Amino acid sequence: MKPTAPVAPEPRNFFQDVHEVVRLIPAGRVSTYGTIAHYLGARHGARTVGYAMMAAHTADQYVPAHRVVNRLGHLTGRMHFATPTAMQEALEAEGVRVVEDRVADFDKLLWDPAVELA
DNA sequence: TAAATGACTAATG
DNA sequence: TCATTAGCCATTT
Repeated sequence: MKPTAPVAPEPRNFFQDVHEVVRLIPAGRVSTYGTIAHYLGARHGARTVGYAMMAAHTADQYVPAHRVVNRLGHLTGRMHFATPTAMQEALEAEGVRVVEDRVADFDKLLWDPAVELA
């Protein structure tokens, strides 16, 4: 054992920021990886945001990752949930209609932190 | 230390 | 218009 290296199971600042923004997403609304990435100053960091969602499972607080979809409104990350339908059910429970793994009226439900938090 | 992977997006042919 | 390539950031091997 090497007690000299207290491993940190928690993500970096970037992930913390992503988790914080995702928690700000109101119920019944959805956001995208690119939007969050852009809000954090990393336009092309969408992939990192997606990775942060996967790490959201390790976050101290609950992160409504089901409210985050790709730019097309497609539930790309549903397979990472407890069950393949957990993401869709969570969205529908909040009033978001999901049709064929896609968010209905995605453009209207899109929550942009750069605008909502302006 | 370096290379590969990934819940993405934008640009180019 | 569709398909392919490149870029970004962090984690994992």
